[in-house]
Amino acid sequence: MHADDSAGSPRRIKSIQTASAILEAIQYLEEPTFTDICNEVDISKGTVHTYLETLENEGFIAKSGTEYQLGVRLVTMGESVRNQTDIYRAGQDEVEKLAEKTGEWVHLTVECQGQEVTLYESSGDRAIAMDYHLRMRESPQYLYHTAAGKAMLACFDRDRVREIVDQQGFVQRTEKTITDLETLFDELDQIQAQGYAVNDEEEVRGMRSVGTAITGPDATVRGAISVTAPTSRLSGDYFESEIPELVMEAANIIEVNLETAGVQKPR
Amino acid sequence: MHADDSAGSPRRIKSIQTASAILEAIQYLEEPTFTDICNEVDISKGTVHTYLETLENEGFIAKSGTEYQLGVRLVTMGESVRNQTDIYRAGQDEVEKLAEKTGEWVHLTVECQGQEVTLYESSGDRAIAMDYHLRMRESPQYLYHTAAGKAMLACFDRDRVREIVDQQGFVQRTEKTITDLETLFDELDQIQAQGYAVNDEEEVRGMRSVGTAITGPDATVRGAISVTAPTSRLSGDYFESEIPELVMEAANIIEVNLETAGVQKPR
DNA sequence: CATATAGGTTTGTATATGACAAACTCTACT
DNA sequence: AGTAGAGTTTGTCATATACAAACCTATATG
Repeated sequence: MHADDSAGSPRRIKSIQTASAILEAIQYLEEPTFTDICNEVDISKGTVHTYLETLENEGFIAKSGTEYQLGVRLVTMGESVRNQTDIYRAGQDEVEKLAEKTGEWVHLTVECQGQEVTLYESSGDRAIAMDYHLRMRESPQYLYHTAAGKAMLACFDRDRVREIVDQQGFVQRTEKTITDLETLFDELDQIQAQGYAVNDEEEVRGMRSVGTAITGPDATVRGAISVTAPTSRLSGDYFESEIPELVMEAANIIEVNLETAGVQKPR
Repeated sequence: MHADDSAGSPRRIKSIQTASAILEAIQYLEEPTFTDICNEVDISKGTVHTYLETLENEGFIAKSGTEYQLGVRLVTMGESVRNQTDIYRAGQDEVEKLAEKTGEWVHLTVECQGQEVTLYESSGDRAIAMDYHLRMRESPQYLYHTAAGKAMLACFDRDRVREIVDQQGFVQRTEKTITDLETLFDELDQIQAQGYAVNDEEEVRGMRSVGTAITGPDATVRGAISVTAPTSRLSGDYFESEIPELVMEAANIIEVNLETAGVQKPR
């Protein structure tokens, strides 16, 4: 064994990778049966069985009748992550204020493995597309699909951006989705220049958003915040300057919160 | 290997159990360093290292500087679990209504591995002890510590209750905490008779709650719902009859929601 | 009613994999 | 400069894992 993949080859626990794949399959398939999972993951039946038993035993998955689903233990763990994440604590209030002020959806997101994960969200009283936003909480998004994601990408090293995109490929959602690296790079430059990103029906037709990155000291990206609304309401000067102002202000406040929180708890 | 534990010994993937222990250690220790984790889990340094690398790679944990914490992927997974759990969808509205009606904390919980996990909660305008409730979301509770938990225990087979308690032992939180099986069994009988459970400062001094189980067809326990408030507000007739009525009514409605949801989506 | 079929579980076994120990690197402190 | 502490890498051997194939057990099918 120890089949060197060219370089020094970092060791990994294969069983964890397998378990991870199985969990992902269960999450993706939504209440799959044993055979569904087998078909998805290309591992022998017997082995899958042992994995499922173990995962169930540990509380990572639950079997109800003949169907599997992710286990309740993950709820607790997820909650724990949120509460331990600085940006969640530092940003929660601002997200709510911004949602109230605008009446629309406001998202606080972070980057994770080249994708965007929603840490917190709040819907104003005019917010639409509840179902879409529900789904969004469950599954990571491509960074180049959203305003907040692009705002984060704009802060990254361009090599890193290339790496992420190479790995994921461009998935087209609407006719306005960015589908090549050049366009993306041009837009990232522009985002950097103006300080915020917009998403003009690039992910969902009829929906626009405005987002900006939340950065820490030495320009590290901590996350992003965005406002999302239907094109009918998000247009003209409101879209081009008022909302961007509000979003950048909120990001700024969160950044300050982060800084001061760091100071108060020096360890 | 194949160290038969007496009977036919179901096979398990040891690496998953190890990984699970490491994740638990990280969650428990809150931002531990590499050595902290090693001390907690009694596995050789080298091995722990490999596990951490793998877990990080898969997004289950994240390293910030020298400290580890649970990874953002768990947030998504947790969210996914919630949305796929019937009782969450069926109960969300009722929890909010009850919180508004009473002005206090309302919890929707389920049993998981002999402990209680909060799936959803809502705080009325008079709700207190925010911090305590925040923690509660992160860590499973002992069933015999809470009203909702006892309500669920009361529905279980007494052998199962014994098994759970044997495994966990009695942890005393206040002078009123139940600390022996006999008292517990007596109370469970009473709960079964009256249809709801109360928690009278058994977990936190000055705090009472009233909870009841949410059951499915053939008397399976699906979860529980409870109202929590300071003793000063939760007393007398309000505590002994009004609130129990409201809680049982909410549980009843959720049960109906569950039934009808099941019918609509027969699969 | 017998038989087939699909969904799921168990078991024997070879071999890849994980766990250990010890060597090693790197940083921080004296 | 020297040492201690924290984290990483590597060689090695026992063993945990993954496969295949046998085995159940319900539900359809002739």
